[in-house]
Amino acid sequence: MAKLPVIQTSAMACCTPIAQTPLDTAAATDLARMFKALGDPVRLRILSRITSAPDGEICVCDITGGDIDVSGPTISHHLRVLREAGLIEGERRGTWVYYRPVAESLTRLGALLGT
Amino acid sequence: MAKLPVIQTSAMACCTPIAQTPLDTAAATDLARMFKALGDPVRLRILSRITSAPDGEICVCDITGGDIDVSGPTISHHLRVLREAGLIEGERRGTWVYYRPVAESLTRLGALLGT
DNA sequence: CGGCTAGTTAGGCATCTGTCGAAACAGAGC
DNA sequence: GCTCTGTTTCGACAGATGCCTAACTAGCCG
Repeated sequence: MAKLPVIQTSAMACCTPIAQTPLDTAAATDLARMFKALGDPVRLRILSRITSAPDGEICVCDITGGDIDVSGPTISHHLRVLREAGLIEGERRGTWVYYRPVAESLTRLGALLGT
Repeated sequence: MAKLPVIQTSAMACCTPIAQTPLDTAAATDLARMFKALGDPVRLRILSRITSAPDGEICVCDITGGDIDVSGPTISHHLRVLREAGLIEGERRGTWVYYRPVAESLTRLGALLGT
């Protein structure tokens, strides 16, 4: 698992705030996948652990052993959802797997909502 | 339906970017409901219609008759999800029902993601 | 190689979600 | 009151989602 796959489509409605332009179907589908990935409390907590990590990345073992009380496989499942949504990316280094946020994706979503 | 109900919990994790503080369970649950509401292409398109309306609000009839090809009841269902997530609010005036965005909720989510 | 640890994948199950058509409800106007 | 139009609620269904246990893969060390 040297490079984990990240889904990125071309129809990424990029920088236009939602308040200015109605979304077409392709852009809406694309964005919905990212928002849906954020639409789970466990994933949101996992993501906040990743984004708030001091080194900019975090070991899966630090998530599993933390205060998020779901099983290891479930953590892995949620990491996959976040990864396939393009919100995080992961890399194996030796024994451990490290995840870090994809800043562009997060700020893009933020820009879409904010003013 | 003079005033449609809006779910608002007290544990609304407000203005702290996700990148700075790990979320606790209550805040994550609360935010996840809002993100989940955004996690559907149809809802995202409906919301973009509402937020991009020239008058700041839009009649349901303008959504139903538009290019979003789902049935009336389905539109109404999605409007309810958005409303109960606190992202929009609606009001009946005579025959028609008008919806407008709840700017604070949208900007709060945006601030959570963006820099 | 064999055993150990970290993490992912697979299978199964209960629950949630998106969609529809039909029915019920709310106003406007006759 | 009756009817027409716009909107929501109801009941049902297929498909997706979240969780678990069990099995599997990847790397490390003796």
